[in-house]
Parts: sequence; structure tokens; C-alpha cells
Amino acid sequence: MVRRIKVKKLMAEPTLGKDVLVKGWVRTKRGNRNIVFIALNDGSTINNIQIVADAASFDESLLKDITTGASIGVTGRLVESQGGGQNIEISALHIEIYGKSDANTYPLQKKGHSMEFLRENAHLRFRTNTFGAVFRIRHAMAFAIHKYFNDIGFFYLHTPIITGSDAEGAGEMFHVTTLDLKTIPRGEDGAIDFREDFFGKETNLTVSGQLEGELGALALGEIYTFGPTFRAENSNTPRHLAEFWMIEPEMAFYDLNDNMDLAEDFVKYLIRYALENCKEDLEFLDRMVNPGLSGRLKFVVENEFVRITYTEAVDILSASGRKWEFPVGWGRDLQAEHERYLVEEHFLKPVIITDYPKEIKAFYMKQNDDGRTVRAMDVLFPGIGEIIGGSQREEVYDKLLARIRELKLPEKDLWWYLDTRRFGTAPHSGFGLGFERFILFVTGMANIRDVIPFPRTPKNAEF
RNA sequence: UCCUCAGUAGCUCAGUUGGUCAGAGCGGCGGACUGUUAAUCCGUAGGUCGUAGGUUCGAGCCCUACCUGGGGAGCCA
Repeated sequence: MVRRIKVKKLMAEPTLGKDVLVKGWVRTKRGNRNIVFIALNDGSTINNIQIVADAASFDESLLKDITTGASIGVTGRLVESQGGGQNIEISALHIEIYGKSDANTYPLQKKGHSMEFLRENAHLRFRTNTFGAVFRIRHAMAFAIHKYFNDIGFFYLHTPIITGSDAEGAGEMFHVTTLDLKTIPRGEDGAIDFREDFFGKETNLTVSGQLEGELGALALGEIYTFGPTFRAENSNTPRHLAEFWMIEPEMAFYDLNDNMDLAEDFVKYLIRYALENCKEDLEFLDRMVNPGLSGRLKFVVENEFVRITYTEAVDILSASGRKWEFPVGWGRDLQAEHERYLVEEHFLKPVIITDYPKEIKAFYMKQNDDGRTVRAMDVLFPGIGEIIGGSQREEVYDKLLARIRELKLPEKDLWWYLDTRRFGTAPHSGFGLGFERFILFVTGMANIRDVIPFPRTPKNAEF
């Protein structure tokens, strides 16, 4: 009895002349009356193993059922390939079909499909070269994120997915309720009576784990979260999802510069990890999906990110002599066209912009002495825009409280957040990295819906 | 949500000023071929032209609404 071996291992350590057993899904079958070639993929690598079957040695009906998409197991001798295109192949002795695949109705063909078509067949698109590569890389990046933080002493903190806080201010939220929507209990003023709801109060899906993350950081030192995040915004773009994954490190005793250093080192580490550990998948994507990908990844690793203040950015944009669709001016938020100009035309490398006007940033950001800017930072990447947003947090109780009142935020709901500033407050910083946006950059894919297995977007929750 | 483009065979698309306009390539199926590489060659079957209305003697084509998808913008990660 031969033990099954994964194709990746088989190709890394070929045992020529030995019998092997491989199991996987048929990508293509070619041949004639005498000889049949099967390209088999088991998902462990982008590379297919070629199976060669002498037609006379197998049932005609068995060979007929080996079609694109079918699942089979093959026992055979591992030999040097006689043909070009691959070094080794398996000379089949025995083939077992686990699951047939009707060639008439199986949606995937040998030829290329559009991304839109594959998105509608998200349950099967894992079986394509492109999506196999994307999701192997996605895994490698998730693993590398944990490795990076673990190696430098950060703790993985699980912040809640259901939250009773609506003060995060990061966008529209999905309600979580067990109330019967047909007979919603209401008070005398017509407002919904959440006392009868499961948690006895209004609850939502989280839009950020940051506030809770800060609580952890102000005791454990350095923490990070890595979990699902939900935004009920009606955003229809290739860069937005209603359900996405976010990494949010939060560090005590880090100022904004420490924060930027970490963000840059972190992102470069991940890209370096991909270059070293996802070579074949990246080469495929570079060749077939996005020419120049590997070069761009190396460029990011090898070059310092530009660091400028918001004020400097406005000056550069104003002096550019360009005509903008949206006006440039101190106090106005930077538009996509402005960010794109800075990253893709002016500096030609990732840019970190800091010290934004306080009016266009969140309440918790540390206020600068100038009274009008906050210690915020946005990391901008070519083609993607904002990939990281972060800041040094306001650790001074009075200043934070004043800002909360200024913005008329629900002070009562934030008692626990404010408590950290009353008891042993400390300077601290953190940022959020959109996982899918980062995967977009690493894989060179164009649409965020193609780097998450089952995208959730407005009007789409299929699968 | 706004702007814009698109929806015709399983897939990718062509279809002229409204009148043989139901088409091609690929895929599938049948056949040929002694080692293929998105194999090649011959043959063959597939469609309520996104949905619902409307204009017209006549609509794939023109008009209206809606649905779905792409691109751009906004919101953001």
C-alpha cells in the first residue's frame, strides 16, 4: 500500500522510480487512442502533476469519466518526463475516480474565464490557477501576521464582534437583534424598546476593535487584533466590502513615530515573507494577471516610505499646477485624486501622511499643541489608496473628554474608555490594516471581491 | 448613493440607418491522430437576445421603468 503524497512535496523531493499515490482534481485531459495525459492539481501548489496513462491498460469507460473537474486518485511510478513542459510525471498503474464531473454542466473550462464569471461561481473558483494562488497567498499572509507580532512580543487579543458601543464612528453598522421584526416592541414615544432584546440594549456588529484593543494595550503592553469587521455602508467599489478582516495593533508607550516605524516594518516584513514563501504563486500572478507585480513588491521592500505632514501634502498639491476636480485647501480632506497624485506621480512610492486637521479625523486622536491638528497617520499605497489608518491616541483625560463633548458623542457609553485615562493613562498608538486591501496589493488583483473567498457587498450575500 | 458603460448559445463576443440578424470562436458531444502541454484536424447539437411595458406593418437594435454586473466618485480599511 502506497501512502498518499501531496503534489507540492512530490515535486520538492521527487523519488524517481518509486511508486506514489496522488489525489486531486483533474484540470485537463488530452491524448489519443493510445495514450492519455491528465493534468492533476491537489491544491498544495499551483503546479499540476502530469499523469500518463496507457489507454490499453485502462477501461475505456473509466478514462471517459476522467473529465475536467473530476476527483481522482492515481497510483503510479514517478518517472522523468519524456515530453517538454515538466520534469517529472506519473506513469499510471491504477486510477480511482472519487467524484465524476459532468463535462456538459461543469462551469469551469480549460480556457480562461472572466473574473466576473468566476465571482458568480465562487464555490468553484478555488479550482482555478488564479484563485488557488490568491488564497494560498492569503493564508501565508495571515500566518505571517501572527508570526510577525508573536516574534516581537505582541499578544493576539480577541475583541468582541458584537458590540454595544456605537461610538466608534467608523461608519454605518449592522444591527444585531433577536427581536421579532414583525412586532417590534416600542415605548410610548415610538422608540424601539431594546430592553426586550437579547442583550437588553441596542447592539451592532463591530466596525473596529480599536477601543477595546486600547484597553488591552494599557495592561499587556502591545496587542493586536485580527478579525472580521463589518460596515453597512452602501459602498460599491473594487476596494470595499461589507464584511472584511482587519489587523489592529495597539501599543502602549508608542508615539506617532514609533507607530509609523512599526507600520512600515510590518508591511515590509509581510511582503518579504510573500516574496520568499509564495514564489510560484506570485510568478504566476505576475505572468498571467498583473505584469510587473514582483518588481513592485520588491520596490516597496527596498525603499523607505515617504513621510510628510498633511500641511506639506497640501502645499505640494497646491504647487503642482494641476487642475483638480475637488479643490485643494488646508482643512479639506484629501480626495482620491490627490492621494493618487502624491503616491503615483509625485513620490512614486508609498507615502505616510501625518498631522491632519482635527476636524476631519476621529475624536480619540492625540491633539497637537497647535490646537488644530491631530497625530494621525495614513499610509497610502499605489493603486489602492489608504491601506493603513492610525494615530497616536489622546491619553489626557480632560482633552479627550472635551473632544467627546465637542462632538456630542455618547459620553455615558464611553465610561470604560475614559476610565483608562483616569487610571494610569499612558501615551499609546495604533493603526488598522485592511487585510483584503493588503492582499489586493500583494496579489496584484484588481477587485477586492476576488481576494476574499465569499465577498459580502451591497445586494450580494450569496454562498 | 451619484455618474457612466454593459447584459445575445455553457464561456468570450460580433450583430450596420429598425426589414434572412439568430452568428463566430472556444467549450461540450461524435470521429481521426503513437508523447500531449489552452494539443491539432474533421463533423455536430446548443439561444424566450436581462425583466416588464411601450412605439412601429415589423424591435436583438428605438423609448420608459426595474434588476444584475463592470468602471469612476463619495464613505472608508
